[in-house]
Formats: sequence, C-alpha cells, structure tokens
Amino acid sequence: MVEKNIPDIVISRLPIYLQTLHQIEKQGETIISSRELGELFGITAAQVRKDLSFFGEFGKQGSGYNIDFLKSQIRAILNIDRTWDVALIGAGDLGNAIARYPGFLERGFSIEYVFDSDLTKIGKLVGGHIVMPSDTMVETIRAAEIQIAMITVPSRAAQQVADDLVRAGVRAILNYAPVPLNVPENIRVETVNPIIQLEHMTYYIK
Amino acid sequence: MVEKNIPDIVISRLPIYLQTLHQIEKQGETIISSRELGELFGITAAQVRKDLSFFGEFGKQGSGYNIDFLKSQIRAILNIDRTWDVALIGAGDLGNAIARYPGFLERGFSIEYVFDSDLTKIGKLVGGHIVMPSDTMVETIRAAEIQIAMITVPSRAAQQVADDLVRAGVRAILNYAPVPLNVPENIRVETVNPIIQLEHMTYYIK
DNA sequence: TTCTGTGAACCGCTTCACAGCG
DNA sequence: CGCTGTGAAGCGGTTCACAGAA
Repeated sequence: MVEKNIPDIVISRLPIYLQTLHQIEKQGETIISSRELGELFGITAAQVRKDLSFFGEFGKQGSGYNIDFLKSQIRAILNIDRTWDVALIGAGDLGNAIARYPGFLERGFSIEYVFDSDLTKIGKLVGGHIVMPSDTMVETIRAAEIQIAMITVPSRAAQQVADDLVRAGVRAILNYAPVPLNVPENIRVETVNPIIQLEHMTYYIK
Repeated sequence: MVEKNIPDIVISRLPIYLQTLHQIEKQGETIISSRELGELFGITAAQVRKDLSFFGEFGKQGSGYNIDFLKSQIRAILNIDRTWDVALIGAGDLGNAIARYPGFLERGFSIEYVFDSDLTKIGKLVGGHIVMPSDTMVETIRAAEIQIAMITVPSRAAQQVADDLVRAGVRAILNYAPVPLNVPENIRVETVNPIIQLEHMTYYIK
C-alpha cells in the first residue's frame, strides 16, 4: 500500500465511512454504491469515489462496493486490523465511565492499564482494572510498549501527564482535558472538547 | 451585527480562539497580536485577522488585540454572552460524569434536568439533580423552553430520544452515542465520538 | 445500463502583500 | 515602525463529466 501525500481531511473521513458501513451492514446489505454511502452522511458520490481511489480500486463497476471487503480495506488503511493496547490516565468520573464502557474494546482499543495519582483510588477496581499509582506509569507503559493513551485528569495536571507519556514512548494521545497539550512533532494529539462543540452550535441557534 | 455568509469553518475556529484567549489571559497578558494568537494553535497571522474581520474591527493597529475585549466580542458572536439551559438524557456512567463535571456551567451551559428511562435510577441525585423519568421529558423540556440537549443513552435508544427532543422544541443536540442521528434541517447535531478520533490517529502511527 | 475511477474544471479557503492608522 | 484590515493571488479540496468495465 503505497500512500504518498493523502490529504488529512480524507483520512479523517475514513473512520466515518467505516462507522456508516457498520450501520448499513446491520441492516443486511452486502453491497453499496458511492451515491448511497455518500447520502448517509451528506457527501457527494464523487467525493466518496475520489477518497477511496487514493488507496486502491475497491469497487465493482456496474454494482458498487462490497461492504465487508470495503470495511476490511479501510481497517487496514487505518491500521485497525489489529487490537491496540491503551493506557487510561485519570480514574475520576470520566475515567470510570470510559473504563467501564465496552465500546472501545469492541472497536479494537483495549484498555490495559488505569493510572491515578490519588492514593485513595489506587488498588480499586474500575472496569475490570486495578487502578495503579501514577509514579509507576512511565515504567509500566514503556515495558508494555503501549502506544496510545487517554488523559482524563484535571486540566492543571494534563501537561505534566502528557510529558510523562511522551517519555514513556506513547505516540498518540486522546486528551479529554480542555487545554492544548504541547508535545513533540511526531506525537499525535486529538482533544475531546464538548464545550467547543456546544459553542459551535449556539452560533446558529440565536 | 450583520453576518451574511460566513464559512462554517471560520465559526468552528471561534471557540478555539476563545479557549486560547482564556489560557493567555491567565498568564497575565492583556494584549495579543494576530501572530501570537495564531502560533498558539498553528494558524497563520493572516488567517486570524481574516477570520476576525468577518465580524468587525477588533484590533488596534500597531499594538494588537485587547484580550478581554476580543473575548467579549467572540462570546457575543457565538451567543454565549448568556447562560444556556441544557437537558441531559441518560444517567448512566457517562451521564453521571457529565452531570457532576463543573466545566459546563463555568462556560455558561447549565444542566437543568437529567432524564433516564431506568426506573431504578429515577429519583436518585446526580450532580445535584434528581433523575426524572423519560416519559415526562417532552413536556418538561417544552415547558422550560430548553433549546440544548445532550444524549448519553445507549446507541439503540438514541434516535428515539432525538425524535422526542425535536418534538420538545430542542434546537441543538450534543450526541455522545456512536450513531448518526436523523433530524430536521433546522436542528443542529454535533457528535462526540472518541473512537473516530482514535482511528484517525492510528493511521499515522503505523 | 449501471456505476466506478479519474483528469480537468471549478470553487472556496488560505496566504500574500500592502495601504493605512496609531 | 508595528500591526491591523483587506483586495487579490494562490492553492488545494470538491465537483463535474466521461471513458471504461461488469
């Protein structure tokens, strides 16, 4: 799979295609056209075809795309044709909700460790995991070669945790704290910030 | 404030400017240039100026933008120079975490009601709110004229809840369920989907 | 015929570059 | 001078339109 300069915006649509294909498949469909797939989230058929053509020729002229095959191709492109081990840092309310939510594992993200700096939480069980003390985090993550972490600590602690994660060898961080994180160029960060999403909507409902 | 056809992508950057200004202000700054503001999240100075110029002339030539003034202007543009009442539907783990999180209120989103269909949860207290039964939801939201709702129910129930919310007069929905919601044109929906964000990052860490 | 894959045209956001004001 | 506001140029993603395969 030779991928050169594929626009990031195309990459960001692939997980959405995948989610849509999951839905469609549940309804018993096995084949879908670019037009149908596009309509399901408001994108033109041409864009669907153009996006997919960056990676190969997955469709059949005259009929469309085999849903199961397309799913497996997109999974391979996104490197999710495997399970990723994940570390969760922060065992507060949100961390608990995430640790107990089965949806991550269903999609191949397996939470292997939960860390917290609060001594009263350490040793407790959340979502099947014993909460471990933060001061063992760098060592543990490095030894387990974990590459993805989620941060659900208070904002004031988030940057320090991010620094530690980078030292531990993590390459992607999903950040639930509402602050920007400074990390080296080669580390990916995505921030979950529902307040920004709310503020986006209020513009339109004046 | 006469706003015609402002690109949605510009609107989506305003909450980020606002968040950045919050951070900067904490460090004691009172004035910021477009270059500095842009550097803080990887955008050119020209883009910052162009974005803001859609709404007015907020800067001072020779010096830059007064942070406090710019914040108040952006708040006014986004209609967050007020408090919005919000309804939360779903009192599971995630709903609990959201109800107990003070960050929404700090930014002007006040959770006024929490609903759940699970009889064992009704009447319990989460984040200072008594959980109310779902079958009173439409009536209650309509009477309180609530315009924003957050959905934290299981995926299978999300579309039904969304339909009910639309009937109740809600105009914006923050959806935490990993399914697309079908709503009328004039209703805004934003989905929080951390799995999609993880899948976006795994592309780059092969 | 139907629907994909794709070069080319199109369009809209980004960047440039400079007038203008403090 | 320094920095904003903005028309114009530039560029990259989107859409068009059609050849070609099933």
